[in-house]
Amino acid sequence: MPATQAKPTIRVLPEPAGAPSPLPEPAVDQLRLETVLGALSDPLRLRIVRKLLLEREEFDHPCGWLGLDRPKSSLTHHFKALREAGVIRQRQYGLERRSHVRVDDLEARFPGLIDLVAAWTPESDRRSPSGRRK
Amino acid sequence: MPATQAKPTIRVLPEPAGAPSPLPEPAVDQLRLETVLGALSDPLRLRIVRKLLLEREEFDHPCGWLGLDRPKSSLTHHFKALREAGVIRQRQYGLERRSHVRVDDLEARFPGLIDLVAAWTPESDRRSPSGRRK
DNA sequence: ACCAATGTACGAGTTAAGTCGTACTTATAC
DNA sequence: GTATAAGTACGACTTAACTCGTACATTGGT
Repeated sequence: MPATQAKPTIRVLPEPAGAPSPLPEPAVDQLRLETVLGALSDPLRLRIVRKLLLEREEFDHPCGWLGLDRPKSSLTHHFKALREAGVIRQRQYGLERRSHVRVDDLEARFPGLIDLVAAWTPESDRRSPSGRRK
Repeated sequence: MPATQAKPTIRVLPEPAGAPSPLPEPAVDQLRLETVLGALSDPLRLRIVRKLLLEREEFDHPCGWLGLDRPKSSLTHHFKALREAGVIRQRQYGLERRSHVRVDDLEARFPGLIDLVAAWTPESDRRSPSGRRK
């Protein structure tokens, strides 16, 4: 009975004591602006990051929590792109892989960038002419 | 909350009287964050914008002024990408097509973004993926 | 008129990125 | 043990982007 690790009942952002180590990611001083901007130039990823930013409580969120209607393999692709660009950090908790935005790191290297993402509005932010198309 | 206060007739640089009208570009309220970030996710374009930002005097700069060692058709491609994303404005002066960054427009819609570009250091592209030599 | 210079348009080849289905791994529950 | 659920890995397909050569247009000068 390995009591090594407690039941992973949701973890907080400030790195908890027994948390698994994050998946491979670039260090803070390795973050590159062009890479981060490229990772954020996709609408779906922008939506992911924004949701992680705005609706974070104090814990990380599993992949399915976001309620995205894409196949799982697509989500894996985008989460990996975000993590490898240094935008999010991911940890494995049992079956789930939970993510959160690397707010402090991004703010240290690219101050103000996170605010832009948080202020982004998914579709055109114009108050559209009530006619919803499609 | 964004946009739609007044018609933003912002003028960036002191325009010479009789200046040609700009080439087709998105209006201020049509700028999309994902598009702008995508335009800035290329190292060469980042270098172009940064140089236009830092070494601007009071006038626009022609394409060849930047001293980029790429074929002209490649430069046309990138300048067009920047203009269509709303990052730069271009005007035709005789033979030359001069460009400048839409500082006020970008600052109004994405405050702080320009500072990130200006602070970017190009030497961090060690394995420049798109910067192939010939 | 001609020529040189600035830059575009078009096209083709190449590369990267997004799309997703399927098979697989792992952890938990039964 | 089996079953289920979360997510990855891999591959194939599609789409977009980058790269550049060449041909063409325009302007200014001679």
